[in-house]
Amino acid sequence: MSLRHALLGLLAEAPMSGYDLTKRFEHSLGRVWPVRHNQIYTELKALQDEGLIELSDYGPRGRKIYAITQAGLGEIRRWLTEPLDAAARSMRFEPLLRLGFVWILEENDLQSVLAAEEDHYRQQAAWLDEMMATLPDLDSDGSIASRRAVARVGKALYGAMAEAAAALRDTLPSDGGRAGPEA
Amino acid sequence: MSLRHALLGLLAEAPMSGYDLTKRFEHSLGRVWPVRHNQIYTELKALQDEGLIELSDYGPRGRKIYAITQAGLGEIRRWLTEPLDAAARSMRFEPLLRLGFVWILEENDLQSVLAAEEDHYRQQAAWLDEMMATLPDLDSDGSIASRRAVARVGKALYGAMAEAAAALRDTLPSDGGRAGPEA
DNA sequence: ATTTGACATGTAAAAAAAGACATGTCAAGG
DNA sequence: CCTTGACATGTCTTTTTTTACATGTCAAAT
Repeated sequence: MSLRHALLGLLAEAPMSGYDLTKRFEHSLGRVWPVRHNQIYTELKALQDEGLIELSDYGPRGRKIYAITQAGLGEIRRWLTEPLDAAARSMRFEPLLRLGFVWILEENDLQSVLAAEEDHYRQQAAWLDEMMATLPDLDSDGSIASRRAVARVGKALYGAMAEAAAALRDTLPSDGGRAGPEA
Repeated sequence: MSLRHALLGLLAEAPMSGYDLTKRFEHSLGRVWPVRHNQIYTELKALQDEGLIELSDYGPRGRKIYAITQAGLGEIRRWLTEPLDAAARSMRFEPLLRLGFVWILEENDLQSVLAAEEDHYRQQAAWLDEMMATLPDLDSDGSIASRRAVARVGKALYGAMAEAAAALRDTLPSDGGRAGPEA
């Protein structure tokens, strides 16, 4: 259950509302740990009951601002230093899973799928570049440095996905796996 | 629910048992899509009920060999060509999530966590090299080429994780985010 | 005035995944 | 002969995630 730790992590940066947290997941964090808004509101309540966060303020339109508590800080630090076992280290990434099975397709579909994948990940890599460019360059802020590091890993991954799709395009046999490209 | 497609994909390569499938997940596929043995047995039954796979043979110790059907092949081809939306493209990767929050730690923990992460991912990258070396070099087999492509992506990711951890080690402020390393 | 659309928070039910438990087979070594 | 350990398949319960439903606020444009 990393959801609670992701929430604690964001709240460690600054107090914010469920809505703010939802937005953060929607446009960046969700690529690494997808979460829906209802899950967030449910978990915020649980976190509050356990005393890891507290309701620190109200805003317009029923807005509720939560802040992390000392106990919450302790808990996220515990999680950050906890050794991860093989299960926790595993990633869940459908596009890569799919790439491992593309050889099942016959020529036409294979080429169009791989072309689409390459294209998609080149765009994603470019998008990450833009997004990194918008990050302020304060090295006094650890959270920015960490975000940058995560973005760089993402860029490496997207780049590798694009490269892999491109490479498979001319490596894979043309008939669904029963013969080589040519002599 | 990519589980069923992962199973269909493996069975597209060759008929095998739930146990065989479990082993495949344990030592490679599980890094991209983690699955437990009970989930596999449950899904095999469902897949059989839907006519996507069939019981093709029995083996020693109650072993049951499943083979993919034409309907199953159709279904996995459909899945492989289906456009993926943003949700399906998202990855779930706790170690990277964690990396994004390490700045919360104070100096000592920070350094030891980052050192451990770098070390871990250097080892993982090395392990992938070994594993790629054991893959036969038949380019007549599309499934091998696809596996190789997936492994290359994995290597890029592991390498990037190690680099990111290393870079953060000397980028991150030494006091939990309230000052730069020095002038 | 009213409609549109972003803001904002929730509940309930269904599906998927994780964790714990349970059972039996067969080969090799002591 | 008996024990150990890999082989092999399952069920049951709980937790987590997804999907669908539900309600209300406030600002800006028509």
